[in-house]
Amino acid sequence: MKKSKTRFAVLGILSYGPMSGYDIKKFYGQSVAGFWSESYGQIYPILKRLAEEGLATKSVRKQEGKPDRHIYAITEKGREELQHWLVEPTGRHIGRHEALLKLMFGKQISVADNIIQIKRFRDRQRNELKEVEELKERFINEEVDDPNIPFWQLTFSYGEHVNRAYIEWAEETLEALRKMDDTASTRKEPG
Amino acid sequence: MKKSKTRFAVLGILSYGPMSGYDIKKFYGQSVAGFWSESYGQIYPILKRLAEEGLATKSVRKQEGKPDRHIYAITEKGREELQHWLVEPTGRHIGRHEALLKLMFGKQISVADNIIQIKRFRDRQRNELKEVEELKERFINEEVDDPNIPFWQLTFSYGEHVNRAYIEWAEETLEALRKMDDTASTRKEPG
DNA sequence: TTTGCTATATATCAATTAGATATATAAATG
DNA sequence: CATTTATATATCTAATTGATATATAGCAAA
Repeated sequence: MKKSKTRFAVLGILSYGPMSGYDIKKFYGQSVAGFWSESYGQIYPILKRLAEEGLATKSVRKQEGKPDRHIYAITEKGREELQHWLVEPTGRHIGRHEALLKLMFGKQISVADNIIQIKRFRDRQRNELKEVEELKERFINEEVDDPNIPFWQLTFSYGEHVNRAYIEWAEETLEALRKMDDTASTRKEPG
Repeated sequence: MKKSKTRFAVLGILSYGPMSGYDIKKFYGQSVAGFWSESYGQIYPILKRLAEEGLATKSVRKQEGKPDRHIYAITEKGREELQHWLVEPTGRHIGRHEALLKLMFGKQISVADNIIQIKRFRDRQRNELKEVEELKERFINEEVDDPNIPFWQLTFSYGEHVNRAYIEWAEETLEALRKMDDTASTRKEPG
């Protein structure tokens, strides 16, 4: 049987404090977007199940004009299950990196088209690096006060290292592609 | 509607030459394991569909004692569809990095346990780096002859860059954790 | 020698994950 | 005044993962 990681991603976020499904989705779409994401399609059913299993408790806060907020809080049992998972060995991670997959078949298109793709990749990672650096600054400047900050800083540092590696690799790859004559590729440029 | 990347991962491999589902699975479990993977559960149905849609042709090679080999070859139409996909802009890639997710909740366990986890991560990436370097060497030494080699080398280089970044980050993270006193974590070590 | 592991091969299935959409309101922006 | 963005919960299809079933052969260890 496959084991859901989302279950623990949700439980983990609840360890920060009581939250709604909407809050959780927002969280995984912002600061940690570089290495994790979640969808509503999983968050809501899992919150329901966590409550059923006694790993979280649910309370409803009414709001005027807006839908009620369904707030979930982690229980002691939930925290224990989370801690158990946290010390378990972690399986190997295989990201599906579409840009790399495409490069593997680079011979099927022109060198110029390959260069366009790698440039897109580099620019995207430059943006992500900038975002991570801004995030890191924001937390250094003590605008946020949370006991989890030391660990978040480690994940920001991860984002910096990895994005820098991506960008360096992309620059080197662009150099290599520029030196590649078009005999390397199937499709020649017109002219 | 979601668009399958496996479809193009399969079509792409077939651009290298005729292959069976088993061959394709083997390929994605070896050289490119660092940034892509595929499962039988998708490969076989997709091969079937590619043949139905005229993007690949199927031929059966009988073997004694072993199951028949179902060999698929890409068609001109298939190659065109592949090329079309290759020049399309690539969506953002969000790897789900379990080790990083766990670190986010590091406050829930002891500093010592966090260190164990990061060491596991570092050691795994050291192994992967070694594997990529060996692979790269093997292709430099001309033991393999294939017109796609220049592009494969670029992906090996990617593996080197990224794994080195992972390892460097892990070393820095271990340093930071060692300096962290246990007030940072919820669970203290006994003793 | 027989048990277990690895490799060759195709195929299917359940559980998990991704991504889009439906519904409904308020606030901000142009 | 219209459009976009944010707040919120909820559901659905399609894609993906990971395990397992089936069957044969070769190899090594117990």
